[in-house]
Amino acid sequence: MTRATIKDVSRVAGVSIKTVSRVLNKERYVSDDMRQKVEEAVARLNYHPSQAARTLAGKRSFQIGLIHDNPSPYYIFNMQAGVGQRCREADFRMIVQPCDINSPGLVDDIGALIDQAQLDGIIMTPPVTDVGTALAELFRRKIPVVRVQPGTDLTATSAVYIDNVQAADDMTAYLISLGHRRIGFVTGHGNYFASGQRLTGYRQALQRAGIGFDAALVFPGQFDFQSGTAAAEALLALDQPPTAIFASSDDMAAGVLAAAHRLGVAVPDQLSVAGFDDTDLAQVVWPSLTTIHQPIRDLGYAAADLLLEFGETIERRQLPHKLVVRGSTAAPKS
Amino acid sequence: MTRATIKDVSRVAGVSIKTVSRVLNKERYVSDDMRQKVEEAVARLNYHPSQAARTLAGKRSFQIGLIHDNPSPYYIFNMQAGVGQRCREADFRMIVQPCDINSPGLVDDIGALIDQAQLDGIIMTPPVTDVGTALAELFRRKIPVVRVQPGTDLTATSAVYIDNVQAADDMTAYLISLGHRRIGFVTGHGNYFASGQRLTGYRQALQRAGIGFDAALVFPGQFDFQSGTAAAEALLALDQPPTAIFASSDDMAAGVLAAAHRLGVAVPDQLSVAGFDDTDLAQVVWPSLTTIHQPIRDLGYAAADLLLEFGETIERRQLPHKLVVRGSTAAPKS
DNA sequence: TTCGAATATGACAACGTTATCTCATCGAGC
DNA sequence: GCTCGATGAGATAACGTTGTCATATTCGAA
Repeated sequence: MTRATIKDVSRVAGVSIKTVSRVLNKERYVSDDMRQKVEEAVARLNYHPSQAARTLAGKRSFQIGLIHDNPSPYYIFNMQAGVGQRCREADFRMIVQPCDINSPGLVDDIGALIDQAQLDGIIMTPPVTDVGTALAELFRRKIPVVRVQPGTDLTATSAVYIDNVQAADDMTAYLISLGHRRIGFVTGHGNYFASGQRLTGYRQALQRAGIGFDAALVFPGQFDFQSGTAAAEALLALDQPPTAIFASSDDMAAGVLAAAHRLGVAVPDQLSVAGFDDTDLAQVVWPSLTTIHQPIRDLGYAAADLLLEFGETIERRQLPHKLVVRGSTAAPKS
Repeated sequence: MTRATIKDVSRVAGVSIKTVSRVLNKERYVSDDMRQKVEEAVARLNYHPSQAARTLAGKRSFQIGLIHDNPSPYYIFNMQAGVGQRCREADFRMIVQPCDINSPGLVDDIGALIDQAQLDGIIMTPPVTDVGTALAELFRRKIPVVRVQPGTDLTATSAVYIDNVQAADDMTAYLISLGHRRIGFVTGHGNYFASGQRLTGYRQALQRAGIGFDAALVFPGQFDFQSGTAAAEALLALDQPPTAIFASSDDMAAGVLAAAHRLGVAVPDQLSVAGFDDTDLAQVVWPSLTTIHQPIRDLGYAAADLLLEFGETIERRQLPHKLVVRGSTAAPKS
């Protein structure tokens, strides 16, 4: 017993091959009578169309690519979950392609992927979003692209994103509202545009509250645990150490926590710590992290949605973030 | 300018289409002369074969599926990285398919995936590995299968795994060697065969050391953070609380840590805590976790390797685990 | 020298769909 | 009653590869 083909279906249903194809592709001009006969035959034979044949014969492949160069399991997992969910709803398949933005073969690899799989569209996550040569290649091929949280050429492609400036502003304002005046800030990796945006939000909230910006309180991080540890060690060693540290990722916030524990600094009594992302990590460290919830899964879903609904038409969608207060922040003890 | 086809390549190289195909597929009986001409043409035209056409015309699709129902981002990320790596080396593509082992449509979904994509093979991770109906469907289709850490029908398919019994034994023996006599154990989720194996290893080490097994020290967990917290609360409330707790996942160990912090129990001075898996988490909590390193990425790589190298031939491969000592364990203070 | 096997290449059908074109039917408007 | 557009259905040609078979050449052994 070999796989059922469209021919088998047409024979069982007693209609032409093309009519079966019409039903499968939900085309117009099919009578209810025919549609029903075909659907019955499809169910009876447990028929599933060959993706390869569809791709070869048609103009679409029902496949989209997700291109990323992101070392965070949590980010990738949720992004895939969101994109995958939307793909399943549309009977599309998601092809995941990790890459290395520093590799000279990056552009060729992306081109090869598109050629081989005949992708109908591409979703990119930072920092791949901002690699000019890769973007140019995609434009050359005129393939629909949706970028997640792009930093450059904002209007060049469809995009989904959150308001990083506002989010960092929210968190900083929250810390200020608790009574903190000296708030340390750990920036993210320079490759990510969001890093700068979060710093901007931090400064914006300080300024609004009439608190002067102190460059000594800003530590350059890389989004990872080590950076957080290093930042905490540096910031807590200052003559006038901060009473709160806002790290622009949860990993870095965890690093701050670890350093504080090691130095015997009580959190949140002696030091408040805030993160950004609301990864699983935030609820698994102690004390659990006050952080900004970034709806990564929803971003993925929205990205796929834009791709499937609008194709080449450029569309933008901003998703809401949320301040999540947990155990790592409190009012400073005077 | 449209995509280059094999026809274009054959024209540029001045050979037949079939010869180009031979070179591309590394078939025998091609002269160096021909091979070189074809390779030059391929490079010049930046030609990439259409996967769809290859699948349709040939017997192989150059695609394998990775089927999982696992909520751990870390596990999935690394498994994908390993499988993906091996696929890239062989110019195969990996299709990732999350699923729900409790869904009645599970078998149909897997069947549909195989039909539509004409997969050349399937890799499954626990707990999907042990769903009898799904396995039966795969056998029916005679598709090569590799299972990661299967629990049932061990010899029915190729498999890669670690020795969970020995690993848990190692950890327990290590804790005993530190001087611990009352060692709590938190089991994993019942759906996973590894859960039982780890408990066996724990008991085995106790017995060898002449320490009686005390059922009160074993707490049933689910592999997640909450379980760990609940376990620690229950175990530490015993009349004779343990001096060490061995949780069979890092997430649960993190839960134990959090509960200990909350209860004011110092780790490792008053309580040693050990995990299992060595996920990123292990180095990000405080104190960092003593745990068993499970080479998830390597397991993925090996699984794909077995699939690509041996196909239907059943082959098994055991990978080494490793005890990693970090800050969460110490000798008990008498 | 001759023959068979191994090597090297090509012609052409086949894979399972969708696209395009053709044809038939049915109502509505003149 | 006739024409025209909308609707419904099918025949047939792609799509870009690989599989199969045919054919030519080369090499080694009898």
